[in-house]
Amino acid sequence: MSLKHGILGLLNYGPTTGYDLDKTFKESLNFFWQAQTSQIYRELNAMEKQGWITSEIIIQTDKPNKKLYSMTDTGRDELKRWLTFDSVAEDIRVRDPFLVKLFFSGELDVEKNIETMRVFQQCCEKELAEIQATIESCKQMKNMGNAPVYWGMTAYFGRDYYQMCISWADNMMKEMERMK
Amino acid sequence: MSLKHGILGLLNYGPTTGYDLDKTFKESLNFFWQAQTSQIYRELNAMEKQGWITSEIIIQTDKPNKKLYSMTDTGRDELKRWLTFDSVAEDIRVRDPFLVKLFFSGELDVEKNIETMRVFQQCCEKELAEIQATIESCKQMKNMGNAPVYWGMTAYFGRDYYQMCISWADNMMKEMERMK
DNA sequence: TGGGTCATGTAACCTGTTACATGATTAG
DNA sequence: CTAATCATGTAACAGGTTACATGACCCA
Repeated sequence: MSLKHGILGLLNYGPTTGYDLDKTFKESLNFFWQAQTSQIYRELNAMEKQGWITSEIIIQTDKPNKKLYSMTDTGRDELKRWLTFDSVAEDIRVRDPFLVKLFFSGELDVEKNIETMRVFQQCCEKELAEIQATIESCKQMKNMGNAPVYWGMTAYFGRDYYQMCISWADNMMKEMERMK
Repeated sequence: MSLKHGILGLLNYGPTTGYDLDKTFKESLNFFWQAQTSQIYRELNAMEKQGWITSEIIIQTDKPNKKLYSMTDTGRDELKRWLTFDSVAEDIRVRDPFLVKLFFSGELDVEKNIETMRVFQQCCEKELAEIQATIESCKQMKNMGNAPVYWGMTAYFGRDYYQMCISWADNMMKEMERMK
């Protein structure tokens, strides 16, 4: 149960619409949690039924009407409860289809696998470049209180992760070269 | 669609039962892909309907009867297709509830967050120790052909990943100490 | 006599993915 | 004129999680 809480966390910064929530989500949390637009709308409905949020329809003449969501006190309590509740042990896990494929790659020939590893590495380099930009923008917000510091920490994780992937891929390519 | 393919990959090493598949899965792929027992049985049914596998009932007198699954030619083709098909770009992504929490941890006080980070680090150290053992057992199988080399590569990934997590956590704890 | 292993699952529910639908305004 | 942006979703399906059910054998 993380998407609901991710949404709560964003609503904690102030009321928004599903549309804006979706954009904000994709700009911030997307590096470590992905959600489809349709899923966000579904969760918003469920959360309103649960009483964590309320909505208000804003009538607009120039643009389509919108639904502004706000967090309730129940919602704020739930966010706090989730943040405080210690579940680190269950939370850490790797889930990576690329590694599943690699595990079975003995079926293919080494040349092909080296090539795939190179593509993987290039993807990581691209991701790394994006993350570097995120880190820079977090640094610029240092004066805005504590929150941006924590945003920055998740970005550092991304940087370290992709750097690790790149050097691991290097080593694995060397190992495969020796298998030829 | 990765669990079906994970199962196919394991069945490629020879016919097995759902029960043994479940155990093997949890001993090997579990580091980077998790599956419930019930899910494995469900997928086996679906795969049989799709014609990727066939089953044969083995009658046992001392133990409950079992269902032995074997891969069909269609299944073997599907495994090859999946392995060859290049989807690295879609496959790489981080999905980590711990980072979602961290992102919103500005809501909590620094002391608490340092403590949580330390717990995270300890969990990683435990995982790392397990992975080291896996690496050793992969090294012992070096003479068994190519497959164990690839198993080893996934284990190296695990090692590098948890080492990265541990040093990242160190840096983040230092950063939080400065915030006190 | 109680717990562990062997061996099979079903049912209900929750979450994630993909595709589709509508309709207005605005900028190039 | 066409594409993008604003703003809302629904429907169907796939995949993941949790809880429950059965029953025999073996070992301490």
